Order: sequence, then C-alpha cells, then structure tokens
Amino acid sequence: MPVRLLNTASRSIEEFAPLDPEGRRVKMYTCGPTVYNYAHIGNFRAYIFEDLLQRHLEARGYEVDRVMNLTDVDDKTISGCRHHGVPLADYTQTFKTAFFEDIKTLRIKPASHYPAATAPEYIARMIEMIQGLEAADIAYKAEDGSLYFRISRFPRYGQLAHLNLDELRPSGRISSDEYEKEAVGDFALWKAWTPGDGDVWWESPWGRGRPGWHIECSAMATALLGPQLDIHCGGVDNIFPHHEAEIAQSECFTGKHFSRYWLHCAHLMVEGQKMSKSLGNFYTLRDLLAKGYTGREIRYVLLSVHYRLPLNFTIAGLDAARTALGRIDAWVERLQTLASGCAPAQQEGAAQAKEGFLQALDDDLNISAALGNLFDWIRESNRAMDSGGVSPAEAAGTLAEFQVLNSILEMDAESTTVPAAVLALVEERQAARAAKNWAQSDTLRDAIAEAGWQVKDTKQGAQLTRL
RNA sequence: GGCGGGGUCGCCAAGUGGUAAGGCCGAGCUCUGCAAAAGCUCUACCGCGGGUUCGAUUCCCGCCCCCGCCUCCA
Repeated sequence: MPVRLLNTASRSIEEFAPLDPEGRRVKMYTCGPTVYNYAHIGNFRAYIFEDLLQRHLEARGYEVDRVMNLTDVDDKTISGCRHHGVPLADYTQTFKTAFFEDIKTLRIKPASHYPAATAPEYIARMIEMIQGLEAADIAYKAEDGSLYFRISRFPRYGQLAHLNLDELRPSGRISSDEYEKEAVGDFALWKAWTPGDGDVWWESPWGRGRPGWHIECSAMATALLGPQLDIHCGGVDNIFPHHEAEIAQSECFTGKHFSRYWLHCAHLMVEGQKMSKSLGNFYTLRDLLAKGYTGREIRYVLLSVHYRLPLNFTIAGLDAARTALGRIDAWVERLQTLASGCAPAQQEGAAQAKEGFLQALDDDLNISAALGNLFDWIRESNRAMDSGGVSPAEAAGTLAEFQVLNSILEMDAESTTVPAAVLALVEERQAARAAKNWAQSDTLRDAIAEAGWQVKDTKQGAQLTRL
C-alpha cells in the first residue's frame, strides 16, 4: 500500500510517488531554524514531524535526500549580534552549535545538508536568481535600492494559502518603510543596506545589502536539490507568505513546478495556551532537560500527536510519556533476557503487528493508530510470555520486528551506566534475599534508592531503573 | 471580514452509517517475602439543536466554543 499524505497544495490526501524515475530517491526540503536564539519546542515539533516523515519513507524503501537550511541572516540575527556587539557569524554560531546538540538529544536524524544562508555560494546563488528575475522584469528596484518581487507577474501567488489577495485585510503589520513598493504584497528579494545593519552586508549588482528571507530558501533548495522538489515541509505559519514567495521566485526563475507535495505541521500550545514568553510557558529544549526530562521523553510527546493537529504540550504529558516509555522498556528488556542472543525465528504475529504499525503511518502518518498497534502488540506479547509459551528464538524474532518500528520511533532507553557502588549494593541485596534476610534486603533497597536507583525483582532477576 | 484546523472517558488521543483503538491516571484481582514490574477485569452514549436514514458520534443544515494564518512567527 502506498504512502498517502495530505498535500496542502491540493488540500487532499494524495498517494506519494517521487519524481525519480526509479521511484526511490526523494528530494525533501525542510525550513530550518533562524539561529538568533535557542530553538523552542514548537520548532522541534516541526523537526520531529519531518523526522518521522523521513524515517517512515525510509522504512518503506525510499532514499531521502533532505536539506534543512539555517537562516543565519535576517532582522533578528542582525539585531541580536548588534545588541551583543559581536560579529554576526560569532553570534549565530552559538545557536547553530546549540541547534545541532538539540536535534541529537531529540534523536532527529541529521539531514543530508544544512546550508547556511550566508555561505558565499548561496549568497551568489541568491544574487543570480534575483538577476534572473530582474531580467524578466519580475523583480524591480525601488527607490531605497531594495529589490522587490512584483507579484502581479505571478498570478498564482496566493494559491497555496487559498488567499484572495484582493481581499487581504490591512493588518497594520506592514512597516511604513516599505512604502517604496509598487504593491503592498510585493516582497523583498534583496534589502539595501541601512545603518541598522551595521557591518552586515554583501556586495551585489544593486549595491551593498542582504538577501530577503524568502529568496534564501529558494536559492538553497534549488542549488542542492535542483529545480524540482518532491516534498517541502514547514510549519503552517510558513504557508503564507514564505512558501508562497518561494514558489513564486523559484518557478519564475527555473520555469519548473517547484515542489510536488507541501506538508505543514500544526502549532503546539503549552498547558492549553499559546506558548509565549509573557505567559511563562515558553520552553526551549534546554529548559525541559533542566527539569529532568530526557530527550526521548520529549521526543515521544512531540511525536505522539498527529502532525496536523494542534498539540497541547504539558508537563503531565511528559510524565505520562515517561511511564509509557517505561512500559516499552520493560517489554524490550524482558524479550532481550528471554532471547539471550538466540537466532531469531520468524514470528507471524510480530510481523503482522509491525505491518499494522507501518500501514497506520502510510495513512498520512497516523502515529496515534500506529502507537495503538504497538501497545496492543506489547500486551499480547507480554501475555504470551506470562504463560511461558515463548521460546528464546521467538523472543528474538519479536525483537527483530520491533527493531523495524524502532528505526522510526528511536525509543531505545537512554544508555545508563550503573555506578559500581550501586551494583555492589544490588549484589549484596541479592545475597540477603537468597538468605531470606528481608530486613537487610529492604535496608539495601533503601540505600540503592538513596543512590538514585530503583531495584525491581523480576522473574528474570533484579533490574535497575533510574529514579 | 476572508481562509484553515479543532471540540470523543479526569488528562492525551484513534476511529467508524449499525451501538466507541491505544496511552496516562484511578479501582479490584493474580503473581510477589514486601515493593515494583507484568497480566487480567472495570471506567465514555462522542460540543448543542434540527434533518436524512431502519439506524449517526460518523452524512447534511444551523448554532456555540477553542486555536491558527491574513506579508518576513515551526
């Protein structure tokens, strides 16, 4: 069964097929972070959705070539570096580094390319594209020296967002310094230098300046993936104007249909409210790690709600995720102990469970149904083990099928190193238990808890989990 | 005002024209020296009002509420 995805462009579920004649390689572009600050969990929700999409496509045999850009020059990065009195590159490097640490913590599979907007080859590409647009009389230079895209030359502008541009309500957000534009909807391709930019500028045929945000993505996407993408992802807020502008620029320059599938991820709320700094519910990944939650717990929460639904991120949800993950861990550990390195035997039930999981994801990444399948499977498997009807080879076979799911979920327990002192206490306690010295055993359990570990006496022996 | 997404058990959340997956929490039981884990069992008439239908949570109409976008916010 093919993968089906909701294409924002058509507003309908479509069967996915890449442009690649062999039907294998998928070109995917995902809007990345603006590195002016630490990314927040709303950003990561989008990146995790994209990770799920990539991993599922790979599980279905596709080869995904993914680009995620880094916006390292824009109004916010410039004001940030000037405020701190450091060069732009130094300022953004801090947050680039943090971003890569964060995606690793969240187990997000790295993209194939992370182009930065300020890299000379991409600045050159942006200038090349703008020149092409100017030659076609689509871009024009305004009085302030900036270049704008004339949207009247691209009638389909607004189609992705289903916006009728004649009915746009004045929002008051159009800054007054853009009065030079011919039409209010025209957007900047190249911004002429102003004193507020300080030493941030590049030479161009139009004088010193810097690229507009939209052209950055068009340039990096087409430079790395060619004129036509299979999938372009981003947050819903990017549909208009950002993705609309990307389409206009790219298609006017290349003459080709830019992206075949557009996928957009809904926003998240925190504790039922819009995340905002003023409400005190604004979380970066680091904030949550500082509260003691782990990357995989946060990953689970961000992953477990369908990408097109608003996700209500709560601390209670993180706690629930911790328990649910513990259940998966316990099951996996139990299977591993039982399998003990035995060669896997074909497991019909496990294979069916795995297929049910993948088929749920085929359906526009229905992760809730997929996880429902997983937990059903876990219960059935536990039940079978309880009744003693599972051989080591069968346990190994079950684990092998689970690994396929896990290549998508990446839910392995954090590797924990148990301190030697704690291990010694556990051994001592095992001896006390063997001698039926329960008082001593309980004292030792308390001591182990003091050290931060919980010991559980399972049928397979003592197990330790972090408290 | 325009466009779009939602309202399903205390919380999170699938799904279907024929009487509702799963996770968390809670209760009871089994197992266990105890605890934990695991297993079993229990807990919803699906925002409101109409309509279509033998039958609607699922289709249609109206209404209420929440959220997002409407020119550089994932």
